[in-house]
Amino acid sequence: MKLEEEIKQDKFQNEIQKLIINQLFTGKWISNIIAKHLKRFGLTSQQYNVLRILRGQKDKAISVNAISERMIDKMSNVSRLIDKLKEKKLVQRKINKLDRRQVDIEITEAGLELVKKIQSKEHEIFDQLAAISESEAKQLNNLLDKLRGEK
Amino acid sequence: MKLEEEIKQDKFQNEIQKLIINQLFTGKWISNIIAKHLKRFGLTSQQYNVLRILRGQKDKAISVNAISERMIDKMSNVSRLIDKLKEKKLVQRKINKLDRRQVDIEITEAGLELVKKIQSKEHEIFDQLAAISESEAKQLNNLLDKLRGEK
DNA sequence: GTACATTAAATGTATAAACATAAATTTGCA
DNA sequence: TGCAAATTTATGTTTATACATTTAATGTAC
Repeated sequence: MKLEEEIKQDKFQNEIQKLIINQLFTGKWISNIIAKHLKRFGLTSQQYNVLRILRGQKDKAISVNAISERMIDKMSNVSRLIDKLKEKKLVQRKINKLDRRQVDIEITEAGLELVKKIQSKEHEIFDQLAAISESEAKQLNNLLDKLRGEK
Repeated sequence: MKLEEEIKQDKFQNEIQKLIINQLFTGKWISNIIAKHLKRFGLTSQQYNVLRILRGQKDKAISVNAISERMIDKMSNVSRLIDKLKEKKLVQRKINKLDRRQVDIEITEAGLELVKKIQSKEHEIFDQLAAISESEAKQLNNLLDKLRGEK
């Protein structure tokens, strides 16, 4: 549906103004789709993001701080996020021997399996996105990067 | 900064996958900029969204339900959002005489002034967006609309 | 080596969001 | 008319988020 209909606004001052609203709206739209998908597996988007980062690390453990730098949503307290994942036995903590302030996090077998299971259903998310071609996606990616600028 | 650097991921499976992440990231990026801006005026993004909707109504009062349909983020409880705005004397409630379930909301003079004040500083938000042309913005808007599809 | 600043993670606290449910009123229809 | 279903708003409750502070360990200057 067109943005104007979605929020029942019939016009915008200019395209930049509209873009800001559109971007907020579309971001929320996608995160809702993903949140619903993940809820079936008992995870929030943030928790899943952490699991994927850990899986990307293969066997190497990674500090809490490094996780937060890699997150899409760089929120303040990854500690509590890790708590939740640990309760579900999807990750484990271990104190770094070289720097004992640092706590390294590692994904468990159960964690890896859950990510795999979720990814096998990922097409269900993609199906909810409109048919957009690879080249249009590329164009969008470039424009989004440009929007955020370089600073 | 390029998305890959922002989240320290060196490659994506494909452009669609990257687009989803990029969209989530950029949406969060913009909403953070806006949230910071509004915080100086003691408002959250949602509260400001409501005020703008009410201002768009001119003198006509509008029901709680209708507000929620017009919101960028269609959250569940506009009631409590209105509570907060009422505490700050930016809006007022009045029960609809034709349908007494319905509560009509109206923006106050103070509310209008605050919106005006915030908008006068809006360029500070725009400055944080990279220089993007009107035609690029239009292109982005079209692609975002397309991404969300028609269903 | 001690003192002070810095860093990493965890915790405290206040506010907001998500989600279900309730209360009041209106609607539709037998 | 009477009564169940639907609609509109408000509330209760649990969880998440933002932001400040704390605790512990390390780094650095003297």
